[in-house]
Parts: sequence; structure tokens; C-alpha cells
Amino acid sequence: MTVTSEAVNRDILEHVTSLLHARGERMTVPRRSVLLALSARTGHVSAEQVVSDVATLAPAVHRSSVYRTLDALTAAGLLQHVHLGHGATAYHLVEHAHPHAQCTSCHTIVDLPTDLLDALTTCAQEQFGFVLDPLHVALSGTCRSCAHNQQKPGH
Amino acid sequence: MTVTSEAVNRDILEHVTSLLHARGERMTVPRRSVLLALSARTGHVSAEQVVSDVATLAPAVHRSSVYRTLDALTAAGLLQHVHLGHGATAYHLVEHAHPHAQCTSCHTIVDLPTDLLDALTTCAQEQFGFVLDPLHVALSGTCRSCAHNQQKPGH
DNA sequence: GTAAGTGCAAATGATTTGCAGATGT
DNA sequence: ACATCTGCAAATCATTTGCACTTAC
Repeated sequence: MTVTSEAVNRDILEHVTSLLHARGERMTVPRRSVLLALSARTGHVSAEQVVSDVATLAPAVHRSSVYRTLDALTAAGLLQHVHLGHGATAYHLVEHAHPHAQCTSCHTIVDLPTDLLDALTTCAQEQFGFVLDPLHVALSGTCRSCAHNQQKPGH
Repeated sequence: MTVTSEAVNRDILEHVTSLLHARGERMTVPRRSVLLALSARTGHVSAEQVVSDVATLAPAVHRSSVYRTLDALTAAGLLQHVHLGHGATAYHLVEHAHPHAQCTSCHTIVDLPTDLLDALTTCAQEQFGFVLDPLHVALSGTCRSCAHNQQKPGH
């Protein structure tokens, strides 16, 4: 399992490196570390989460380089971010792309199936000419367990 | 028209005052100013927008009082806020409640009909037990004119 | 009179930026 | 070599908070 995931990481690194080169950009220590940190976590990660993960991988890497790397990888189309109502932006590799919803009470992020917003997207497009990007902001509401446990959601 | 809107404001103020009193809270200069500022603008306003509007109405009112008032009015159920992907939170009186979408390119906020997310809301509830609050975060995407003018949306 | 609310200044959290020096290709 | 990146420190933007003082009721 460990060997396999290392192999996967190596493939990812090679792939990303050539993508960056194609854009006249470079593979550097901060970028490598951010990629490792991101692929080590399955889901959505905040920038600060990446910062602290990277801190253990490569302590010399500065917080601002992490932010810049996140931007660079996003520009390269490898990364996406979701704006959460509460708190910081969450990042994830594009492979895991899917819509999200965040519980306003416990702040848990719920993953939604890719097609859940298809009808809405079509509708918004046809009726308003608005081309939705359902991945860019998390929906908001109350998750199953919070909905059961309480009447007055927070925030 | 001016007389009418003053009358409307007076009614709103009376209404809000009694609502606050019912909660053991008070009607104060900052709160009055914030209400006036909010009702003067039809749509969604950022906190900083309110701060600057209030600054002309009542210069002594401090920025932090505006934020606290915005919270208080929200807690009292008179105000709602929408988290926008780009930039600050937008506030609006509950009367104007409806879903929003923000263009990632020009950052315009588009108002959506109240029922547009009904199907999605039902679906999320039935399939995931997630109770959506479609008003709490703005959807994201590209507005009609930006979609026409370009292929590569910003942000 | 007294709790609720305020102004102020300082703190916070997330993110950005200018710049001089380091590094990938 | 030289442009791309980085580390650092400082700046910024939106918002919050502790505290002594006002004010609405």
C-alpha cells in the first residue's frame, strides 16, 4: 500500500512537472511539498492545513509560498478551491472534484454527487444565461445529524 | 415619494423597535442608522458599505457597532447575509430574501427567483438528509454578459 | 439604576505583496 | 545566465474582542 501510493505520488509529480514546464514554470521544493500534502489527504484541505502539513515535510517552506503554490496549481488547472461560508477556502486536487455542502451548525463538509446540481445548472443557464460552476462555492444548510439534534442552527 | 419612503422607514423602525424590546434589547442610534442605511439600498450591501453609509448619517457611529448591529439584527431574524465567494459578506433585509449567484468574472450579484433551488433542496433533503439553506451562500459562475464576452473566466 | 450597547484601540485570521536573494532549467 | 521562485517582513482586508464608559428603558 505504501509502495503503491509512493508510485502514485511519483506519477503525479512527473505529470505535474511536465504540465508546469509546458507553461514555462518550475517544479520546486515548495510545490513538491504542497502536492505531497494534498495527495496525502483525500478530501478538502484549507490553506492553513496545507501549511502545517508542509511544515513537517519541509520546514523551510514559508506560508506565503504555500499560498502562491496553491494559486499556481489552480492556474495550471490541477487544483480547485471551494469557498466555504464559514471559515477559510478549501482546496482539493481536481480528480476529487464534486460539489460540496457545509453544515452551518457543525461546519462539517458533505460531499455531493457530481450530478446533483445538473438540473439546476441547466435551468440557470436556460432561464438566466448564468453559467453555474457548482464546484466553486459550497452549498449551505444543516446536515442530517444536526438537523436531528436541534431546531436552532448556529451561525 | 420621499414622504412615502420616510413613512415606510418610520413603520420599519417602530416594528423593529418592538421586536428588539420583545427580546430585551434596545433601539439605539447605531441600530437606527444601520436600518436606515439598509432600507435606503434596495439590494445586497456589504458591511463596509453600511459602515460608510452610516458614516454620513451618524458620523459618531463606530465601525464595530455596525458589525455588532448587523449581528443583532440577524439574530433577531430581520436581516440575512449571503457569503460571497469573492469578497465580503453581503447583508439584506429579510423582505428581499432570495437566492443569489455571483459572477466570478465581474463579481456582479444576480438575483434568482425564490423557487429556483426548490427541486435541489428537496433532493438534498431526501437523498442526504441535508437541509439546504439556499439563501446563505451565493452560487457561483459566469453571468450572461461575461459568458458572451470571454472563454476564460477569472478568479 | 442597571443591563444592554457603544467607542476605541488592539487583536485576529486569512491572505497578499514588495523586495532582495536563492534556485531550477 | 536569467527568469522564475522563494523567504521574510510588513501590509491588507474583513471582522472580532476586551474594556471602561454611555445610554435606553
